[in-house]
Amino acid sequence: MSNLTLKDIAKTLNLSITTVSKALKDYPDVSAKTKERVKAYAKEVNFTPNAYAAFLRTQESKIIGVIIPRLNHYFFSNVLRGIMNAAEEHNYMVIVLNSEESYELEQKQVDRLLRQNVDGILMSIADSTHELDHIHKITKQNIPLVFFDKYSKLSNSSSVIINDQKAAFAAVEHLIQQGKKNIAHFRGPLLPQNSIDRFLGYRKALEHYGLEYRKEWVFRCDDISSDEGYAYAKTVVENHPEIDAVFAVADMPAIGAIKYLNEQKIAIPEQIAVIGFSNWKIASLITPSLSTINQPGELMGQKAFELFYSELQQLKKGDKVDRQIIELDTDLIVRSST
Amino acid sequence: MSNLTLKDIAKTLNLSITTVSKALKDYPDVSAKTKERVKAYAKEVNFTPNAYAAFLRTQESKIIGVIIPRLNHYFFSNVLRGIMNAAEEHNYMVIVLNSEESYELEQKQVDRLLRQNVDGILMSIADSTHELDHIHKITKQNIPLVFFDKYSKLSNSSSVIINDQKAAFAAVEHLIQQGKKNIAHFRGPLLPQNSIDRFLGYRKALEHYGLEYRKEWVFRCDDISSDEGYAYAKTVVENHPEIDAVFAVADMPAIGAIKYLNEQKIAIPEQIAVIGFSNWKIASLITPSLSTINQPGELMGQKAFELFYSELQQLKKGDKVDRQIIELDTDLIVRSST
DNA sequence: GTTTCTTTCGAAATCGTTTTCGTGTTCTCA
DNA sequence: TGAGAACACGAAAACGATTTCGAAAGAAAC
Repeated sequence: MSNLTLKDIAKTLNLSITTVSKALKDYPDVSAKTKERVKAYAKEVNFTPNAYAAFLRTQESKIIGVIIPRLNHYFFSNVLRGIMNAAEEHNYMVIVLNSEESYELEQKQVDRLLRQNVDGILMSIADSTHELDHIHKITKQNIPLVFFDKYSKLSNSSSVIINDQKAAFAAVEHLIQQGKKNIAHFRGPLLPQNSIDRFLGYRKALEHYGLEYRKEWVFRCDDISSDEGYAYAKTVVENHPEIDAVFAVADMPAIGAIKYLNEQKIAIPEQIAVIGFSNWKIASLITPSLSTINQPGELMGQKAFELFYSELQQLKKGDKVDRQIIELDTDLIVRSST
Repeated sequence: MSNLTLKDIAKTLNLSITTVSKALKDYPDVSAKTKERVKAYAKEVNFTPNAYAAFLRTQESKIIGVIIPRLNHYFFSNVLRGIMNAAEEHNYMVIVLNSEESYELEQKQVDRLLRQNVDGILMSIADSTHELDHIHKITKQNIPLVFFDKYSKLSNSSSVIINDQKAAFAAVEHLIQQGKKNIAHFRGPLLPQNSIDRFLGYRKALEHYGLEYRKEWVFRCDDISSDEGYAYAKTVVENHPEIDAVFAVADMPAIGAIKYLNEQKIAIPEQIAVIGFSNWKIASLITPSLSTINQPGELMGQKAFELFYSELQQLKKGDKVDRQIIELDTDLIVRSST
């Protein structure tokens, strides 16, 4: 009942292992008749070649590794789904690893994937990653590497990203168009590029509309958590009564802020408007529902796999790989919080 | 720069491949001196044995497969995290597949994992699964199988579950103790065991406290979505004004209900109390915060891996495997919605 | 009828590791 | 001193697929 092999098939069909293997892979030096005979029987007994044995010759594992910074994260779950669906179509398996936003763990996970001989690595960089030695280790081994969402400007690897600066600009612009003048920003950590870009988009929008940038209106959410949003909302209300809107780096801090404002019975958006970033499921469910920027997670995952796949094909052909950066569109979702 | 092999090491140390292999695995018939020499050099050049070649001999892939019904699902993400952490400790890789609550896809994913020669399969059954042929295929191949959360009473495989009936009873009991008398139930689909058990817990609580069970107060959420909760809350308010509390099969429908009640400015919990099930992150963030039953997701994942691991050890020793069912404790989380 | 070319198949090497079984060397002890 | 045990090492056969190369047989060409 256990898995059968080429040898078994060869024996029952009175052929050599070679011929069976070739027949299944449509080699030209096998007669049409035997090909059919072999294929029919293989299908009948549901034969599938042993992936590990095949690897030894071909050096292709048909497995890709994915490293994401957080597992229970709505956006990354969607990316993962996009990756997996695309991978399935090309008969690839996916090993998912978690960096927990930690540089050290990210290094370890890269090592594990390389030891596993994955055919490629798709990853989103951890917030605390400040060096790229582990990244170079991947590219030196000539293994396709694709970043998604959080990438590094210092590595010239293929990436699928959004234009965080533009999207942040749109969010803040929307607040301004609603008549808000004193807009706070709950920004993300210092290192990751998207956190920087969203901050820059915020500044640029203020500047563009002639509003003053005040650095005491910027609050840093190192964990991008609802708790931080809650705490900063309290600070805003208690110490900065002039603030009339908040642009948060992500939905979680925004939701934390809304929770506090609700508790204090502060009118949203009349007294303080709130806009988030990412369009998590929860954003549409809270009261008031949260305006935000939609990021196409599943599409991002799909594109990331496709980039990997095309790089792999180029490598196999011996062509020079051309690394691309795909920028996906975002849209502003206006709900009740603004 | 690519991965080096036993042969390379043997050559530089003037030893045979055999001795190197044995030295690294602490065979008794290698002198302490050579062992040290080999190990030192192996560490120096950062040697790791090729997993695929090893598989061919040992038939151990050091990979387990996990099938979950939904990817962007807070609870399952936590289970996954528990599994992955435990797996990492034992040097196992994890391949995650998604059944999307579909029986057909679940079958396909099982096939894929079997073809990949995983050392074990951990899964949570899809809502629509009504036959167990694919499950029997796993056990027939003598591959350890562990269910978590959603299991099948018809399969005697190891499982890590909670006592859904007891937990549901506690939730409804809590509503009754708050003075509620007309309690509706937004139940889950018909097939999955946990949906059935939560329904039974609901009935048992009513019975125990002498409240009448009325089947027109039970509403079925086939997708366990917030939209269904929203729609049924509307039905409740419009057609069943006597209902003063809702016990939902999961947090999502509960949150949908709260959204509708908020919109209608119906006082929660005074007019209608709502309690969910699972303790998703979002439950603590909405207004009013949602009372619910906490499920220990990460612990469940960890226990599931441990069950797999002990089954595997028993199989390797040739012992008879004893299949266990681990029942984890839940707790009632009381928040503002009740 | 001999040569040449196709067509069709199979032997064997290879991937890198594990493990069985020998073999040669040293040591122990009568 | 010689027999047996203990010790250290290596040759070789797996595991299952892929692929190169050669060979047999029939077809085609002269």
